[in-house]
Amino acid sequence: MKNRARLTDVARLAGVSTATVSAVVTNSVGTNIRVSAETRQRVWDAVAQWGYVANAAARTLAGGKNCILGIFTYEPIFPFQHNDFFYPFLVGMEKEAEALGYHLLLFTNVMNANGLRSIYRDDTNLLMMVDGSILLGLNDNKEELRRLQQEGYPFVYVGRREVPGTEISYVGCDYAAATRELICRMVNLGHRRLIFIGVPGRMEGSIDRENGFLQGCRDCDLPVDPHSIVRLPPNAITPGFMQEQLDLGFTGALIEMDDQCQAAFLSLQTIGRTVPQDFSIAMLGQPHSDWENSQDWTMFIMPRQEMGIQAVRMLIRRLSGVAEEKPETMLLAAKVVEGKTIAPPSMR
Amino acid sequence: MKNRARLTDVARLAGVSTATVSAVVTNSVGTNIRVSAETRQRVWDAVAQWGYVANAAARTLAGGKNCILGIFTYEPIFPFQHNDFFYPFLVGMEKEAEALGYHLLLFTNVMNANGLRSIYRDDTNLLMMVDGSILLGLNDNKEELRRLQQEGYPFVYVGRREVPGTEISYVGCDYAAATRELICRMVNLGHRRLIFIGVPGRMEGSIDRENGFLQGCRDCDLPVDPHSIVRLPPNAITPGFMQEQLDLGFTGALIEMDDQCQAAFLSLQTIGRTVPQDFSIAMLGQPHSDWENSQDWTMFIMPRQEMGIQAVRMLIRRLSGVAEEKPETMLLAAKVVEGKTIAPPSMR
DNA sequence: CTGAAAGCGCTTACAG
DNA sequence: CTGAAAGCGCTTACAG
Repeated sequence: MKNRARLTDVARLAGVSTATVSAVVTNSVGTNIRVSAETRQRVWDAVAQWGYVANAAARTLAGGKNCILGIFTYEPIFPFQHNDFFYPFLVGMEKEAEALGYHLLLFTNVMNANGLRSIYRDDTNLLMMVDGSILLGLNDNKEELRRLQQEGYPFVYVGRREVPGTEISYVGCDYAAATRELICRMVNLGHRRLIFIGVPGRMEGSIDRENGFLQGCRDCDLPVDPHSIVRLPPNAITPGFMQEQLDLGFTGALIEMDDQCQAAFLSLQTIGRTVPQDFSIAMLGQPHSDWENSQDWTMFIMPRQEMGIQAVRMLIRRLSGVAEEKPETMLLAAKVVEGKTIAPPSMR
Repeated sequence: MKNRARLTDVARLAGVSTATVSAVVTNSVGTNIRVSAETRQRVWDAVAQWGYVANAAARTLAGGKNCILGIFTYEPIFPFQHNDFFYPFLVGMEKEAEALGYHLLLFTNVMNANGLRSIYRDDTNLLMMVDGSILLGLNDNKEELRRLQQEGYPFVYVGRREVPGTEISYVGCDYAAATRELICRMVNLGHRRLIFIGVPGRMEGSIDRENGFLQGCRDCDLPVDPHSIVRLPPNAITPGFMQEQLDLGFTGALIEMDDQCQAAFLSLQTIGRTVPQDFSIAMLGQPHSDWENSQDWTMFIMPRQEMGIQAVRMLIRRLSGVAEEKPETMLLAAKVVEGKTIAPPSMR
C-alpha cells in the first residue's frame, strides 16, 4: 500500500533537485524561483511517468497547502430536525470547491468537555489541519471567533457576524433590504400602521431585520412608537396579545420566525380574525424545511446555495493572499415571495 | 498562527521522551509500550498545561492515524436533483463519526481527465490522505474497487457490490428479503400471477430484487415463466405493454423504480384500469426524494441512516485491525410500507 | 519501563 | 536558473 512515487523519485528521474520539482508541480515557478521551460517539461514528463501526486500530509506539514477547506458548524451539520437547513449551503460549497480544486473536511469530532461544539479543544485549534475553513451556525461563540481571527486563521462565516474587538469575513444575506421591501409592499396595499415582532435576544440577523423595519418605516412615512417593535417567544403571541395589537390600530405585522408567525395566525383565528382579510402577516425569512409552507406565507428566501458558493470563493481569495489585509464582507439579496398572507387592510 | 505546543514541549515539561508522550497520547500504551501510571499522569498534566493537541498532518505523515474518514461518491454528494438521496446516509455517518471521534472528509476534487469522478488520478490514490473511506454511488467503477482492495486500502461500500476477482466490505440493504415479503403480501391478498419489471442492466441491487422475486415465487408456489421477468426503461412501459400483461393473466406487478411505477400506473389509467382495483403494483424501493409519494405506493424503504452508521462502524473495525483478515459484509432489512397500490385481484 | 534517533514526504530559505 | 540541506511535528523500530 506504500509504493507511490515520491518527490525524490521524480527528481531523480528528471535529473533535477527536489526543490525544482516542488516548484514546478506547485506552480510556484515565477514567484521567486525560475525554472527553464525545458527543465519544466522534463519534470512534468517524470511526474507523468511515475504517476506522481503529492502527499497531502507532507505538504501541509512542510507549510504548504493541502487543498482542503474545512466546514465547521455550531450545530450538527446534518441535523435530524430542521432536516436540511444547511443543505443548500453545502450544495453551493461542494459545487464551488470542486470547481476550484478543493476537498471539503467536515469537522464532526468537535465536542469539547462541556458537550458543546467548539473550535478549540484543550486550548488548541482543531481547524489547523486544513488550509482554511467556512463556519456556519446560529449559536456562534464570539470568544472563539475573535481568537481565531487574531491568530490569523483564514475563515469565512456564512451569515453576518459581529465580533466585539475585531472584524471577520462573512457572506451574509441582506435581511434589512428584504424587510424594507416587504414593508413597501404592505404600504402599497394601503397599510399605515405595522408592527415588528422579533425573536428575543439580539442576534445579528434579528438586528438587521429590525433595522430594515425602521428604515422601511422611515422611507414610507410610517409612524414608529414604543409599540411598534416587540420581541416575544411564540408562546407569548397569544390571542390576548393579538387583540391588543388590533386595538392599537395595527393592520399588519412583520414577524421574524415561522413559529411566531404560526402563533400569530392561530391566535387571530381564535379571536375570529382571518389572515389576510383582517390582518396581514409577512414572514421575515422562510419556514423551516420540515414545515410545509402551510399558509402560503408572504416571506423572503435567502439564496443559500449562492451564499455557499460565495463563501468558498471568498475563502480562497483569502488563501491566495489577495484579501490578506482586511476582512471582506458581502451581503446577498434575499428573494421576496408573494404568498397569501398579506392583503389590503380591513376597513372595519 | 504558529505558536501551538509541540510534542517536544510536552515531553520536556513532563521530563520524558517524545516516544513516551506519543505512546501516552495515542493510547497505544499497552500495545508493546508500557508506561507507568505515574509517568502517564505527568504526561497528561503536561498536555493539559500546554493545551497540546497533535498536529494532524505530522501524525499522518509519520504513519499514524489522522482520525479522518473519507467519503467518496461516484455521483456528486450534494446533487441538485434527487435532492437528498445521500442525505440520510450522511446523517448516519456524521452521527457515528462524531460518536467515535472522527472527522469526515468529502472528496469533492475527484474529477479525472475524462471528466469522471474517480479515485485514481494520474495513477495515484486520492483517498490516501485519510485513514480509510466510505464509498457510495450507483455508478461504481469495478476496476478501481478491485485495485483499491488489492492495495489494502481500508474502505467500506454502502450498498452491496460484487467486484470480479476480489471481495470487498459493504453495508447493503436486503432487497431480496423485502421483495419476497411484498410477494407474500400480494399472494395473501389472493394474487396468483405476478410479474417482475426491473430496470435494464444487471446492477447488484437489481439482481437482488430479481432473486428475491424468484425466491418469493418459489416460496408461495407462484408460476414463473419467460414472461414473469422483464427489464424495461420507463418509456417502454406503455399502455400497449400493460394491456399485454393483463392479457397474459398477470394481476399485479413488482416494479423496481419510481419512474417505472409511474409509467405503469398511467398506462393502466389510459386503458381504463385502476390501481389497485384492477391491478396491483408494489414498488421495490422508495420514490426519489423530489417526488412526493403521489400514489401512496406500497413499497419498501431502505434504512439509510442506519446504513451510514453501520458503514462507519465497519470501517473503524477495519482500521483497528479487528477485521483485517477478510472483508466483512452486512445486509440491513428494508421496511415494507403498506400503501394503497395493492389490493385483492380483480375478479373480472 | 523509557530514551535517542531515524524517517515519513514535502517546502523553503539560503547558497551558488 | 538550480542544488544541498534544514526543518515541519509526529511515530516507530531499536536499544537499553
